[in-house]
Amino acid sequence: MQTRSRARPLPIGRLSKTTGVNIETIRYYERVGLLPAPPRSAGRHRLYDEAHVQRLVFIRRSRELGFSLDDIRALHTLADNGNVACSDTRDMTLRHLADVRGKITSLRKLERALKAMTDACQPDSQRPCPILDTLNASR
Amino acid sequence: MQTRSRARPLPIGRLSKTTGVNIETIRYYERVGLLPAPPRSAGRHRLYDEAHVQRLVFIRRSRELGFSLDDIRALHTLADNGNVACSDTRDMTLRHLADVRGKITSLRKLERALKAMTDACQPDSQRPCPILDTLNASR
DNA sequence: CCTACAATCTGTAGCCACTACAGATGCAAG
DNA sequence: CTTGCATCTGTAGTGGCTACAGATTGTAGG
Repeated sequence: MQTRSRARPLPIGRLSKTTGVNIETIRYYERVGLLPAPPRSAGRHRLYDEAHVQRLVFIRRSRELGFSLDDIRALHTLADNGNVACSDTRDMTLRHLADVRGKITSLRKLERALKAMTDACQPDSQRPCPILDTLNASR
Repeated sequence: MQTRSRARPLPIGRLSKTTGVNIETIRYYERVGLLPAPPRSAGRHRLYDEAHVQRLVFIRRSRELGFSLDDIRALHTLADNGNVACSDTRDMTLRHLADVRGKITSLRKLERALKAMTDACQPDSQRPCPILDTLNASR
């Protein structure tokens, strides 16, 4: 949709700024095969185009949603096959959602336990610290 | 409180079973200075006593509550100073509680976003996959 | 006492998803 | 042409383990 300018390529610093992904992280994604290796300048500097920007934004969004790099690789494969794979995408997301819910549940348990401990703790009393007590109890 | 038996020392496998902590993990804790190095047999096998059991149970409980190894080191220091440090213990726990709550909050955001995506996804429709759409959107 | 076999030993490398250097180049503005 | 920032490669570190390999030790049965 660019009006003029034959979309001249971005060096890594610009890509980093436009996508909000750290330079080191971009190179890391390339190393682990998540972002395709771009062409290089005469002096071996990476030169990215609009497709790389798209890909990297996709990766960043997915990471923000807690998908693993392996998940993202799978999503890329699905995306490249067109929306045929929509139900697979949905399945992946549902699995991930279940995972997130599991984490929430266990963090809530943690929260309750920690709150009970701090509630029981009255630093000025003469009794032994209930927090240390709890930590010593085997269950 | 043992009635008889001069509490003969446990080899690492027994310690592992009684505390529920992996053998490799026990050795790891020793390496990073979390569990004191026990005396050894003539053949360099580790021999643990009741104090080690206590310490390791403390560590396990703390890990179950999500404390980092650094946190646990600090808790040990506090515990060794007696209950004078009760307010410090409480502060640490409160900080950790705040941390846990923060994690819960961001996981809940994640949960909502993922749910919205899967709800929007109707695999049989002809529209492009809304999940892939969301992932491509920069915000 | 000898023989199996289990337990333990040390040291190293791998996991995930980055992050942080060091030291060598490249590039672009003035 | 110089200056100074950007980028390059390669390596090592993070946390909290886990998983080996290959050597040694401990122990129970015969």
